[in-house]
Amino acid sequence: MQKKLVAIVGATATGKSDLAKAMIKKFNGVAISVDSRQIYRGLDLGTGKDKSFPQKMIDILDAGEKFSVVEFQKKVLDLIEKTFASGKIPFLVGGTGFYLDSIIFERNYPAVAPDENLRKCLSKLTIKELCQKLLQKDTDSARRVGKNKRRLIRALEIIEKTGEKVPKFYARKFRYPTLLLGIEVNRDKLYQRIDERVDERIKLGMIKEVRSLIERGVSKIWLKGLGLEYRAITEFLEAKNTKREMIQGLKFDIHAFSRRQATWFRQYPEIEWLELIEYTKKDKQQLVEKAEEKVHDFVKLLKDEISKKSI
RNA sequence: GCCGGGUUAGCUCAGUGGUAGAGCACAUCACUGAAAAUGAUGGUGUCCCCAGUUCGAUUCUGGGACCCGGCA
Repeated sequence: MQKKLVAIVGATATGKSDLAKAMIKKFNGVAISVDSRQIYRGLDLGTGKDKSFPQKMIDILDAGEKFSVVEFQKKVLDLIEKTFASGKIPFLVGGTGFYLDSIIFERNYPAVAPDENLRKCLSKLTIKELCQKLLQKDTDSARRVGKNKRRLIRALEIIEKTGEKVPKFYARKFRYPTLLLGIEVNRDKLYQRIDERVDERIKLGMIKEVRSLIERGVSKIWLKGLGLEYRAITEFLEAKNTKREMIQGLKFDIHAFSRRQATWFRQYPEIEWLELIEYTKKDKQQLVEKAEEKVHDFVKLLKDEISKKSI
């Protein structure tokens, strides 16, 4: 069995899950979620989790636990190998570009585990001070990192632990033959869909979900660190603003998030973009058909290559 | 009808006698163990209309329109 990978990417609310659901059915695939927030149990409405079909990498941690790309990478690479062994195709689905990179490309992250104490200590310094500190030790990475406090701290953490400069690896070598399918939706329509979805989920009890997490003892700081729904609602529950303001602010935040995702995915020239014109059953079905074609061609192409080689 | 207050960016509003700003929105970019995180960058305008004063008015004066209060 030839190793091959399909990834379904796109901004939030473009319909990745629906497409994945149809694809794994059609191709007898295994869906693997690439979503940094759906890995947590109990974060359902706020993450838009779809439990109507089997997905790996969902509900694997308790709320409040720490996680990182490296752990994600380890788990998913293992899962992928198992999937290959069973003769199936893994379908990666999700919008966390950073995590996706760790799987589709050969990436090795610096072997320096996060050190909370060191981070806490460094975060007391101002950005200016951190910049100067990094500049002294590693001008290249200082230039790359800019004024981003988190990344300044991480760079210093690596230098501190390894005693060496931050390694750079911009290699973009695919780990396996990979088909990247991207779903594209017109901006205005996407924003509209995002807004509708927020309203729907509020009605379904998204605020209650967050409240009960807090009641169960999940840290508010941790919840706010998740961003978007969990941050907005936690702050609302702390009575920082009105419900109306919270909802509008959340919608804007998700718009911005979807833009950041779009920026991320634009990095990949290999993506085969499929456009969803309208959020109608008909257009969604058409999207599924187009995607099926692409996957079909991809699988066939690989088989042809193998048979050529064996001749 | 009278008396106040207002009219400036898509929204909420600051401001100045030398044609303008903030926050949000919007747009672009970055991203090497926090990534739904964290940052960087950018454009936006008949300054309500008409006339007057002035070298020059968005700013001052007069008139008008519209909005919001209060009193009738």
